[in-house]
Amino acid sequence: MAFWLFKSEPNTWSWDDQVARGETGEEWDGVRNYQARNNMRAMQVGDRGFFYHSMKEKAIVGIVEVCAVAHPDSTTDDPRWECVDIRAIRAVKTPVTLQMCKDDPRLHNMVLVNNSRLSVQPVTDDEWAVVCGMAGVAP
DNA sequence: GCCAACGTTGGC
DNA sequence: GCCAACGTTGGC
Repeated sequence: MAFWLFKSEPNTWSWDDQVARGETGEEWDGVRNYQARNNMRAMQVGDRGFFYHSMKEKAIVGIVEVCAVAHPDSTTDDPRWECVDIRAIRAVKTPVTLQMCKDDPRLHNMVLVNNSRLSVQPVTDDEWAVVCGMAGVAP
């Protein structure tokens, strides 16, 4: 199983919106970046991901699960863009802020720390465990 | 609100 | 195929 990080601007799509979609989940649509799309193409059902709020909050606030592999993005006719579906698993106990990630030497190679603009990012097994520890949730 | 970083577009 | 111009993102 692989691990990922999904970034969202809460005014556009927040963790609460995601939770409200329940077991059904929601398309992670609107991605118009090849790197992010390629990451989604690599995802399998059951992969886990962090849900990150950008801009004002800048923190990992929840855990999600991929519930559908990449398929055409319904918000565009352009066949280049695909997206997966994700569903909320649980909120974290303690939000893990960007600053906390930057301050932890174990996370210095994390994509979030080095390339904050990529909206769908891979997370390594080690990073997953470290962040889960800080967040107060089981890996 | 500003601006740096990055990705994409389009002219050549 | 290169590169300048432009638009967008997101941290500060």
